[in-house]
Amino acid sequence: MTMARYEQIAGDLREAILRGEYPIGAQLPSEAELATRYEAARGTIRQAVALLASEGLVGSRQGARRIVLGGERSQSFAELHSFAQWARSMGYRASGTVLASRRRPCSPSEAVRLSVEPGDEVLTVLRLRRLDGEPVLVERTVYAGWIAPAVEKLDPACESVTQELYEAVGLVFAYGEHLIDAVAAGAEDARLLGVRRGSPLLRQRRTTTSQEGRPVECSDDRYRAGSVVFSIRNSTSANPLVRRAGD
Amino acid sequence: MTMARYEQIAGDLREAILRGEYPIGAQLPSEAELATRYEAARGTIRQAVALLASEGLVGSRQGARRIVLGGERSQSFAELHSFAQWARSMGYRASGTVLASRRRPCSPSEAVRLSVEPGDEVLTVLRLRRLDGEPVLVERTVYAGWIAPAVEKLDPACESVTQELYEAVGLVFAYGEHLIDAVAAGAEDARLLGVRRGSPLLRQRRTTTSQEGRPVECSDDRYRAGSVVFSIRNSTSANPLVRRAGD
DNA sequence: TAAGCGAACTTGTACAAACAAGCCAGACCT
DNA sequence: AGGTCTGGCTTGTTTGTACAAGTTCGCTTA
Repeated sequence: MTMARYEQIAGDLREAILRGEYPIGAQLPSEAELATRYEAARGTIRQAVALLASEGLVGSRQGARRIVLGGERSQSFAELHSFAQWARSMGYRASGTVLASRRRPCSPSEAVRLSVEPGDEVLTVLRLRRLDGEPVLVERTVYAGWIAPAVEKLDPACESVTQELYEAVGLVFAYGEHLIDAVAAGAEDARLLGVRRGSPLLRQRRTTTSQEGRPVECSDDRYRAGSVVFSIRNSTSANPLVRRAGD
Repeated sequence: MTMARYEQIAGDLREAILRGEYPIGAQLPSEAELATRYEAARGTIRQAVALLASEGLVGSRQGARRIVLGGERSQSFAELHSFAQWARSMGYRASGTVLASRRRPCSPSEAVRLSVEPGDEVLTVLRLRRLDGEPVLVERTVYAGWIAPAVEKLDPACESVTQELYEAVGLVFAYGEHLIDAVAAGAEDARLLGVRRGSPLLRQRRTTTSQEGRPVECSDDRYRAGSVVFSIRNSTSANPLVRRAGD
């Protein structure tokens, strides 16, 4: 596993920041100095610090030294996407169960989100996920028809759907869009999560896309309040977070 | 207002995508072709498309043409940060009222978040925000002591705190960290928002920092369910969204 | 003393060149 | 017909150079 030079340098600086060598508010060495230290061109150094900036770890303004903004490890796309991988990296034990799985023609809105023809067959799956045995998340996922056979072959108690799909058919989840809001627990949500009906849930509706840009699944995930928090860093130069009006 | 060449090119391509010239799933022209068309170096083109990629508009893999992922305008940092500016750009009429405002020594946890000494004086403000007259958001903000005088001078019915602070003291919000989850409405929340106690609210806890990296404010914002949704685009190469375990 | 100026430093933008690595389609072979 | 392979295309990485633009800080000057 060989990494690009700028990724190595970024990793080195990230560690130094997390280690406290450059505390929050402190200045990073200048690009020129880093270039000397790492024996790399300035362009390479710029790529490295740009990576850290995109993680929200450092900030910069023209003319002034770069400053350290935060100190906290950022997750990979895989860790965010895969509940199991995330749980494992956090030291939790994740489990899950498929409660229902069936094929049906898709609705017009699903057709748009999955870029398929209205009425095309899709696969809907209802999963309950647990952290250390505690039910935490209800997942209602709609898979595009072309991936349905691979999904149906999975073990119902399969831990990481993401990983199994990669190993089975080489599918890689590469892009995602997420809509986050709060909803009241419905009857089914309440029963599965063991909370009262109407109690608050954190809802994440997501659409995931393969490397080739083909939508694979869209999902309505509901977390029991207090079980997870989403965290986003942004800045004037990198603002991935958008606020939108509700339905 | 002169823009960098790569920003002009990015803007041009963004418009073309939003106009439907490059529909979702289509391929973008190659870097070489764009370089010829815009009479720019390949590096400049790469900066332009990197900008679009960071917005989640296009995706790329080594060896294959870039593909169009999404079509939708992304907001500026200011639009996300300032409730009033966001509302205006969406065509809503925003109003707000300061319900309480007082100075007090900060708690240990606030001291950490604002990078001040424990016990230093801070300013807490309780605001109710409305969209088209409907109460939508309860804001509980803690301002660092050094900015408190400027905040206290503001009109209690002031629409855009962000804009007023910029005009008054030249303060620019530049970096932010956001924690998003769901909570049940407390007694005060319920009364102010006109919902039942215990009903779901979308909570956004944020810390905002100035250009120089100095924390300015941290805030606990609670939206009535259904009024707003947060949206995030991410990918394997740019993942600003992080899932964390709840308290 | 305080305002103003300027020089040195630092990041931002742009161009050019070269090679590496991955993708794709058409040609070729079995 | 179907699989394989290769050559051309496209994006990724790295170096080097030059200038533009903003910040910082010490020095000069009123």
